[in-house]
Amino acid sequence: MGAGLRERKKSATRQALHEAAVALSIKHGLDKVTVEAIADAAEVSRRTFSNYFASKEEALLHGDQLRMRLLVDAVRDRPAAEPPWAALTGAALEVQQRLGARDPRWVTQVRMVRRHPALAAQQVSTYASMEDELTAQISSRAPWSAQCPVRARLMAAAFMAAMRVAVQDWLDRPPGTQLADVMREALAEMGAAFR
Amino acid sequence: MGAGLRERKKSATRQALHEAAVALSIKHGLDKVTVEAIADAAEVSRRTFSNYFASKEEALLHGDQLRMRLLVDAVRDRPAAEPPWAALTGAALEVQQRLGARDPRWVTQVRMVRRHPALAAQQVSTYASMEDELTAQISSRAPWSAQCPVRARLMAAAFMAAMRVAVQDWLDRPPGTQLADVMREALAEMGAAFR
DNA sequence: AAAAAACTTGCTTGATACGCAAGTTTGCTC
DNA sequence: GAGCAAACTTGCGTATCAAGCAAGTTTTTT
Repeated sequence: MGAGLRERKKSATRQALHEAAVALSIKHGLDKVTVEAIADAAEVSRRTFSNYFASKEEALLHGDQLRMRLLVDAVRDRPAAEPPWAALTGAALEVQQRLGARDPRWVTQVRMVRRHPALAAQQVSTYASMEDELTAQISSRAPWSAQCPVRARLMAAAFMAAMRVAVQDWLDRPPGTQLADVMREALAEMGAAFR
Repeated sequence: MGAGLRERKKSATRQALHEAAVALSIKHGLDKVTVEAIADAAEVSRRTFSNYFASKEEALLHGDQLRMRLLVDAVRDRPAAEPPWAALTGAALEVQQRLGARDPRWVTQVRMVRRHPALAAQQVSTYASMEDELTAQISSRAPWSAQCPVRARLMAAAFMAAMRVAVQDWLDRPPGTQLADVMREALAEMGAAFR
């Protein structure tokens, strides 16, 4: 690991807080969990929690944050010749396949987001900052981005919206339905605007 | 004003709190304003504020909430024969034209949303509940909504995203640019997916 | 090994939401 | 128009939370 001990300890602490938040929320329900309880479970002080996350919602959705970062990186690694929407779709499916089925707690988290408006709000905040990065990625691929800069942002917003709808819809599908299939479908429909 | 005195007083109080929140936020900046100050300015107790709004952010964005309600109603009042996306676009432009240029404080509010993540999060919460109503409206217009229920939700999400991007983009345009024009443009691009 | 930088922690302050139980206003009926 | 019930306002108390500050500790750097 290139990073020093300090950096490793920091991400360990952050991860521990995140996992404590997830575990406690699953066990007792989000609103029965206090920041103090999370800090205790992660073996740090209440104050240290605040050094890492601004709220328990943020701690809970740290996983989503990482997931989104992976997605942005995946888009970056797509072949440069690929048109923007295809790159977005490809990256999304790739990331989904890589760690989609491997984390059973993620589904629980997603369900929680639907029941708690505070979580949804938090989620959108993190998504919003990703939107800027995605917009930049799209611009660098699209020949038309010089003439119409708003188009790239529009595409990023549409992509995020389609992803969100796909995940939410998937929760109501019969068990066994592949999220990747629902995503592919939603992205294809939305993508009609950008081809 | 068919409602009784009680109802009228309630919306007067709500409006007074909202306007106090806007005025104080413009004057001192959002984070220098406390709920107590807002309540004082509106001549009600600190506790009463909490009976109306869950936070100062919610009070501040009450105008947006009303605006969105108008939009949903405008969609409802569109000719039944009009296809969904055309109804959405028409309603948006209609509402924009009706009260767009008339409220100078609204622009200040929108700029504030961009600077304060807490406001953005709040805004998304209110938008999310509108998305459900818009989805219902769309479904009732679309012949295909029976086969593909997710498509209506996708359209609603795309519509909201396009509106949001249009407003944000408009803020960076040279002064004098008509918001309606930017909106029309964004909605047209996005709409390509749904025709 | 010593100096510097970064991190943790307890303490404190300022704010906030919300339950509860009065007191007050409004709506409705006779 | 008198009175009752429901709805609303208010003050109080409790629990929760973010953030500044300063002292102590760990890691990095020189």
